[in-house]
Amino acid sequence: MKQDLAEIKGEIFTAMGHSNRIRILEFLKDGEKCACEIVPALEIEQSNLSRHMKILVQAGILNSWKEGQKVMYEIADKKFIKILDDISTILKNRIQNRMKVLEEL
Amino acid sequence: MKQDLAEIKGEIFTAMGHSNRIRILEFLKDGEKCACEIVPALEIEQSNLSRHMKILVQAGILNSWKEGQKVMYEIADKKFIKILDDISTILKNRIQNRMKVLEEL
DNA sequence: TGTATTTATGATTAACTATTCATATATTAA
DNA sequence: TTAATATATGAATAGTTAATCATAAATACA
Repeated sequence: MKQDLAEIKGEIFTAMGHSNRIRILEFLKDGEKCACEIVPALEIEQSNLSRHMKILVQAGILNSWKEGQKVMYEIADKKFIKILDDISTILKNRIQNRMKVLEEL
Repeated sequence: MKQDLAEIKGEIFTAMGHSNRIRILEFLKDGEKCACEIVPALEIEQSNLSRHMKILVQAGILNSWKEGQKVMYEIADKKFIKILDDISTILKNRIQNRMKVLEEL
């Protein structure tokens, strides 16, 4: 199981590489939530959510702990939020640049 | 083909979710390169590299253009480099935090 | 023109991923 | 103890991804 840095980085991006996992991370931006809050909010089937959460925890993107019968989740590092915001900016710029091209016609 | 933002973001992270594609992006950090430079530098089989490059271009992470018989590639937005650097920082911090825990024993 | 160089792609195969349903496990509350 | 709530997981299935080999296509070069 010898892993170089590129492999670990790849695993982090793979874990972020799903629309529902993006939605989950954005839902967790402003603080910890339990799975039971995420299921109805994002309309993801319970067993499916459980597996998505496992992927995010295993990649070290989320911390999780138990509170009674609930399992709580939070984003493990604020830099993940920054990365999500940067991706939003990249997409915004893409759209703006396409608009500029259209205006020049 | 109705796509919301989370889906597009997911596609970008999926495109970055492979160790060889991370290596390719890091190799392109300091400027444009042709495929024929990447193949020997990263020791990726030519047809395999061609497919990895296609994935990165289709996700909008790389720009590509032809120069004679060569195909050139460059990172489409400096923010992708920033994201890669942020991931490196996250991993560095992870290791440091683990060290701290050990020191406290 | 024929040859070398560079890149892309069809076909195949193996491995991995996501989803669902049913059910198990753990915790709390009655 | 029984029921309700919250979460995890085995099994099945469909779909996707990565890698490889052989070969095609495009360009440059002698």
